[in-house]
Formats: sequence, structure tokens, C-alpha cells
Amino acid sequence: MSGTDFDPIVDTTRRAEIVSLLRRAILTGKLEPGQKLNELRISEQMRVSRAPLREAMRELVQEGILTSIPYAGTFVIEVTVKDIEEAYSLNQVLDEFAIEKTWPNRTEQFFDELDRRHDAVKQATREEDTTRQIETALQLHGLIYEWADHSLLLDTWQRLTSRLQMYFALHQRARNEPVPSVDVHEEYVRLLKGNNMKAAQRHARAHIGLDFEELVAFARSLEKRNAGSEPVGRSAGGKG
Amino acid sequence: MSGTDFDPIVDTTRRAEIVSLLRRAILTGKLEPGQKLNELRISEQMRVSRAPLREAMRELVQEGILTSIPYAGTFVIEVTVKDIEEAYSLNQVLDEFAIEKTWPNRTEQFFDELDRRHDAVKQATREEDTTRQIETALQLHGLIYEWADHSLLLDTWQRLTSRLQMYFALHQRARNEPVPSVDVHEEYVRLLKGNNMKAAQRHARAHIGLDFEELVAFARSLEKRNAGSEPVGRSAGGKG
DNA sequence: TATTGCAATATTGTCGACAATCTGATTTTC
DNA sequence: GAAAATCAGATTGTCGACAATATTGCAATA
Repeated sequence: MSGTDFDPIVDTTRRAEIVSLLRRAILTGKLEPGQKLNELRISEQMRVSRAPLREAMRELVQEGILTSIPYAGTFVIEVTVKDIEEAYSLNQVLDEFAIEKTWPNRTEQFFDELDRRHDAVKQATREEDTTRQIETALQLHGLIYEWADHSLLLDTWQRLTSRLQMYFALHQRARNEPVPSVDVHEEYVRLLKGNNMKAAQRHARAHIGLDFEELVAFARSLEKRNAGSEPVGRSAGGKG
Repeated sequence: MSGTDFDPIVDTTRRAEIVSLLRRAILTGKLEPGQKLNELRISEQMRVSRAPLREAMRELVQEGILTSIPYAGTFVIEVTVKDIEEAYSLNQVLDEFAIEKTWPNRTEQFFDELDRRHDAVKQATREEDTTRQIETALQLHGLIYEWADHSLLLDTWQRLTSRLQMYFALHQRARNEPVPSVDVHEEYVRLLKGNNMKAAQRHARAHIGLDFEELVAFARSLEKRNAGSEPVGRSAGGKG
């Protein structure tokens, strides 16, 4: 706006560092759903005290990917079919809104960034880096939220994204094979560049829907496996 | 739904207690927007150590009503016109979705609860308890979220509610006079009991809209007052 | 006079230790 | 032998103190 724009100095607190580490571990599946986070063990591994670790965990609980039971422990959230369906349906609603808000803000810079992120997805696909593939796809998808000029919406979506990333990562690890190399985003990007907003909104619904169908089927198989009392077994041990 | 339903045991940690206290202080305006939260002072006033206080503050930061700058402090969020407009527009979108999801779940119990909460609003109005009036109105409004059988949506709305309550409280304190005693919820309740979902959705939009119009006008006057660099003055002192 | 450098102070971030609570095995009791 | 009571171990919650950083006031300097 006024002359040169400087980015704010990066905040270097252990807490922030820990949040990043933990979030990544959860979203990539290194920490499995239902797994308990032992404070003492993690703090020793990270060479930090429990204070910043606990504060970081509080943040992630509020972010919705950890759940806490007083005096019992803090656990990675379980993944149920219902959770995924909820994320799916809310995502549809928010997508429609985000496209509506972003539509008038589409500048040349927007289109450039759109292509850039699309390229990132394609490259990750070529390299068969599944984790990165999920990340880049979600980043491409997040563009309409970043350009909506609506911080509350962006916030809401980022919270949703954490869960989505976790679900997709779970799925990928279970399938244990590279994702189809066919580019499913081509149409999406094309429509976002076009002049038909309604069409873009409709496609966003349908397109995301397809990805989700498989995800829900996968989650359903998970639940069938250990049906009965609990949604997913609470593995205590994990890794040494 | 199997036989007798028991509520879970209340978790008694200082942290949870502090979260409640702080949230209430912020939402009722006892802690003003922009105000800095001095950890030492608050921990002494509450007779607790800084550890649980800091953890509680982390939760409220993630909840969106506090904002934190490393090594500088934690502050109550500012209220800008844009914030309120964002809350407004997102609320519209979510309302529509919530009504759609709740619609098939409306049982006799739902209608009873609807009346009960409506009565609570009317009583608070009679007693001219403005703070309680805001609370009860939001609780009435929250019913469609609680019955939507969509925990993610409910979560999202509760986060939004915190902000709304803060905004409305600000407004009330500024006007410094009781709210109009005319019941604006009569029509809303009637439509939720009826058979026309689309009509209920439309009304929700328009009705909430009216309340917001005044709120936005108020916020605009606030910003005009101290226009220039910062949105709202960061009062350091507060109360002794 | 405006700006820079420095010291003193206040506040936040982090640490290690202790208290409260839960869990599981062992012992006691019928 | 089974159920209840008890006790030891492990883990979470809380505390007080120290370290790192930012802020404020004042002196030095151009």
C-alpha cells in the first residue's frame, strides 16, 4: 500500500516450533489417530521442557486435531466416517461461499498464483510424492480462500484443512500406492479463470465430491474392521 | 439414546476454570478490545500460577478472541467494521446450512426446547438484563446448530458465537440503554415450526441482517472516532 | 533539537520440581 | 475363588524461580 512492504519478523518461540512439529507429525500420520501423546517422552525427545510443549498441545486441541481428557492424557483425534462426511459437507458450503467472495478479486496475480500452485501439484504427482501431493492439492484449493478477503472464512477453512489433510494422508498410507497421475484439477483451474461463476461453484462441489467418495469408502472399511464398541483402536504404544 | 443418559463428569482443572473466567470477562466487555493481559497481575488476582493461566490463554487465542505477539503480550482482539461484516456474512451461510441439516431432525423435543429458549429471551428482555439478553438470544439461535447432528458445524458456529457475543456486548455498552422490548424472534420460531424450509432460511438471513445493520453502523462510528493509524486505541492500564 | 546509545525495569518464555490424579497389580476379606 | 480394598508406579496438573526479550527513561552526541 505505502511504498515498500516488509514482512513481519518471524516469531521464534519454542512453542511455535513445537506446534509445527506436532502438527506435521499428526497430519502426515506419523502420529496415528487415537494415539496418546506422552508429555514427558515427547519433551525429552524434543529437548524442551513440558511447559512450551503443553502450551503447544493446547493450541492443537483448539485446532481440532488433538483431544484432551483431564488427568488422562491428550490424544490424536479419531477418524470416523461421520467426521469425514462432515468435513466434506462443510467444505462444499464454504467452497461455494469462497468462490463467490473471491470472484471479483481475481487479478492477473491471482491467475499467476493459480498456475503456480497447479504446477506444484503436477510436479508432486510426477515425482509420486504422495504426502507432498496432498499438501499441494490443498494449497491449490486454498487459493480461493486466500483471495476472498475474508479472514474469518480463511481461518475456518484452515481449521478444516488440518482435518482434510489428516484424512487424505490416512487414506494414502492405507492404499500404499501412488495416486492416479491423471490431472483432476485441470477443469477446476480452467473454470476459475472463466466467466461463469455458477459453473465454477458447481464443479467445485462435484470435483471435491469425487475425491471424498473414495475417502468415505475407505473410512467405512476401517470402521467395519473394528466394529463394536470403539470407532478405532486406541493404540497405546506406537513407536519407541 | 439407550435408556438413561448421564452427563459426563465435570473436569475440574484450574485451566478450564480460568478459560471460563477469561472468556466471560472478554465477552461481557469487562476486558476491552485491544487491552493487554498482564500474566503476573491476572495470575495473582486469580490466585493461580502462570502455567495454567498461559495454557488457558493459548486456548482463547486459538478460539479467536485473543491475539498473541511473542515476547510482547497477549491482547483482546480489536473490533473492526470488517470483522463484524465477516461474522455477519459467514453467519448467513452457516445458518442456511444449519437449517437444512436440522430440518429433518425436528422432533417434539426440538419444538419444546425452541419454546424454552424463546421464553428465556423474553424473560431476559422483561428484566432488562442486556447481557443475559444477548446470551439467551444466541442460545436460541444456536438450537439449529445443536440439532443439525454435525459436530464440525457446531464447532464452527461456537467459535463464531464468541465473536458475535463480544460485538453485541460492545454495542450494548455503548448505547447504554435497554434493548427494544419488541420480540423479534416470534417470526423466526414460527417458521422453524412450519413446513417451509426455504422460508425459514430466507427469514434467518433477513432477521439476523437487521440486528447486524445497527451493529455495523456502531462499529463504523467507533472507527471514525480514532481513524488514522490503529483501528482502536490499545489502552494499557484498564482496571486496578 | 532530534537522534542515537545505553542502562534499568518490566514482562514474557522456559525450566525443573512437587502435588494431584489415574492405572494396574497385589493383598485382603468374605 | 471372587470381589473389594490397598498400595506402588506412572502421568498429568500446578508451582516458583530463572533466562530471554522488549520497553522506557535518560544521558550523550551530532
